[in-house]
Amino acid sequence: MPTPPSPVENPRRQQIRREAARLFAARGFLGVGVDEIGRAVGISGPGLYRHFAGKDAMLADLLVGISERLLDEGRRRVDEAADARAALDALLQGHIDFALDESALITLHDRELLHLPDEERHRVRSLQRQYVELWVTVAGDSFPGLGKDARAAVHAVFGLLNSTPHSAAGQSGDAADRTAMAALLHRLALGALGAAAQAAEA
Amino acid sequence: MPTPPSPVENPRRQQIRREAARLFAARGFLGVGVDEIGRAVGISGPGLYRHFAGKDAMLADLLVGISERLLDEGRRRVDEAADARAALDALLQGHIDFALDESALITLHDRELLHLPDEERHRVRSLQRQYVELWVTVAGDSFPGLGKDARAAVHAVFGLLNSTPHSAAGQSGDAADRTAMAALLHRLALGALGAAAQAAEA
DNA sequence: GGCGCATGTTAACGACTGTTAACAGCACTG
DNA sequence: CAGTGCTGTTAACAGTCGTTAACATGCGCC
Repeated sequence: MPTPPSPVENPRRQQIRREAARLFAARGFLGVGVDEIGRAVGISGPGLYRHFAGKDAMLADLLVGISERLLDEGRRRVDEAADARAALDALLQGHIDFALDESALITLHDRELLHLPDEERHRVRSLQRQYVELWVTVAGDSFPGLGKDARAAVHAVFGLLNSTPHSAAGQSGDAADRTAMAALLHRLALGALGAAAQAAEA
Repeated sequence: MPTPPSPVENPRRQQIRREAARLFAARGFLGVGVDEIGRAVGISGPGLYRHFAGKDAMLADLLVGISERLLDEGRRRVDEAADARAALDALLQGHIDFALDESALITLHDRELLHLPDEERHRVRSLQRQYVELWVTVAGDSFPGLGKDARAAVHAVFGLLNSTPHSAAGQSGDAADRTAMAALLHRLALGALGAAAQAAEA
């Protein structure tokens, strides 16, 4: 059974991750063949099975990695924040950076979840749920007026922040564009939460 | 060549549309076989080819239909509005109703576009572009402070409004929940646009 | 009644896909 | 030098999928 080795952090594995993410985002998980992924990393087809147990395992690796990274980074930022409002700003900045820098992963994150095997899908869903709860708590503390709408509002804000792949303004490579976009997303998100909280108070 | 008949509006065609939309949203275009769609409408497999030229044609019919419906309805609402702000409210209400009532179609609308044949994909993209332009104009007139950020802000608002399938709060069937969600989305969107416009003015 | 047409059915095809088997080169170690 | 493990290759398999062909049924219309 010479299936999945993972000695340290194999650079070939990371290369496969990157190309697979790009291809999955462009044509969908089921729309990409293993031969194509192999060709993208310079080996051909079944050679990938020396690095991943299967095509499913590549997607699982990507999605679990994203979810863990978002949650870990989010918790770290909240822990380091002085108050709720600072925590919210830090969460926003972290998520926006991720959305702008890794738009392919953001796309996969909620598009290909249904193609995961049961176990990994539940794991990713659990991580996503914890990430949402983190946000709901912080958003609720920052905007007490949100009340019971906090969860739905947070979901909506995720939709807002994750819209950047559709905007196609993150790929320009222009650093000024990127920071302007980040600032705009930050304002949009805060404005949305603030308005929802304010209206609920009335 | 007994391929695509369309006498008037065949009820069977509409039934196929509905089930295909549901299945595509649940498992993805490539993840659903024609036999499965056939089974969902009570006929089996290749019988679908009496109503659609192929599987691609079903997806194309759905996506073109959505895009046309959004654009036509949006234009109608803008034309009937008294001023820019009323037009924006009407656009919001229309899009929110659509997102809440047809969450499967909203999901497909930006998820499966890449699986369309070239011609239909360009057609859908063109319709989407016109819909975005309609919003950009109305949003820019309602919030002059948006300036050059109007397009990106509109994309972000679409992401916000289209997040309802992830919220899973539209499926409850509870009419009170639905109107509450609609009102919340409306406030979130206006708050986002208002905050972006206000910050840009400073 | 017979003809045509719309709407199904089943059988079969050709292409493609994920995965495995069998084998080979190469680096490193005793 | 022999041996071992890692990484890659090509060939082949088994299954699935969209599509077509050939055939059946039933309704409406001269």
